[in-house]
Amino acid sequence: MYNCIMYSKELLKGTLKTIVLKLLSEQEKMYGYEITQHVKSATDGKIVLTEGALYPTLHKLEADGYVQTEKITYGGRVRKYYRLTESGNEAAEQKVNEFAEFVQSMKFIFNKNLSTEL
Amino acid sequence: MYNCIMYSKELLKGTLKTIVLKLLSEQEKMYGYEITQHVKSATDGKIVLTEGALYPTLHKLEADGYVQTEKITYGGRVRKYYRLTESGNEAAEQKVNEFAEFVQSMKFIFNKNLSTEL
DNA sequence: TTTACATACCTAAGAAATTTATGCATCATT
DNA sequence: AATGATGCATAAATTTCTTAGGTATGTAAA
Repeated sequence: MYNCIMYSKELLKGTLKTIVLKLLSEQEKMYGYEITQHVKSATDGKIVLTEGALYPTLHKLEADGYVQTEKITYGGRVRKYYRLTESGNEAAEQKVNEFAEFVQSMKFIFNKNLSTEL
Repeated sequence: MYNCIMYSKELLKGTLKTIVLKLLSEQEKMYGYEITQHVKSATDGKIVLTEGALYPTLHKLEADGYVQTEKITYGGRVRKYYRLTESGNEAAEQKVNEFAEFVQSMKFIFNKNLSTEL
């Protein structure tokens, strides 16, 4: 994969699982490549997920029972779709809450107006 | 050091330097232990910096020329105060902007599907 | 008085998450 | 036929942090 300019790669650390779970909680099902493209376009290229991070994360979510997979051939290529399980849905909600709380805490540290509305 | 409950330790990854620089940009000078206590109290114990992460980070900031140090004995104990340099001040501003931008990007990721769904 | 806890610094081994670098394959475009 | 986009995957190296120690002083309680 080919990297766009990302201002703060380090900040992304620890948020990948949150991003994936949240997207799956809204999309019903998505495949890996679709996730990378969605994130890239939604952030105007500011956040670019690397495949080396994304795929192992997806596999771990499956191993943990948070997602179920389904392979579908489309246009001659195989897509591996991921769909949240019930526990995956709970995990998604929890992760997003944690992130919101974290941003809130940062705001307290910074004494500044970082909006925490997600 | 003694650890409080932290909901999302992973989220802290990548933000430590940002936190330290921002605090130093507001406080003029601080010492390591003071930083840990400030963060802990400002976040109600939700974010607790570990010394094993903080001190190496402070040393790196010094090596990079972002801070200057000064040892002051107070109450029988030696405190090592850290103070931002000029380039440290610029770095602080940049880091905070990056974080704000990152949070903004997360919001876009989390909302965009709702609006682009149809 | 000695035990415990807070203050104050530090480092090193290991774990965890990610980047970087690959590899494979199909389809569309030039 | 070559390149880029689509689509999956893994492995080594790197970064960043946790865990687990170490040293030392001051203070309050048992």
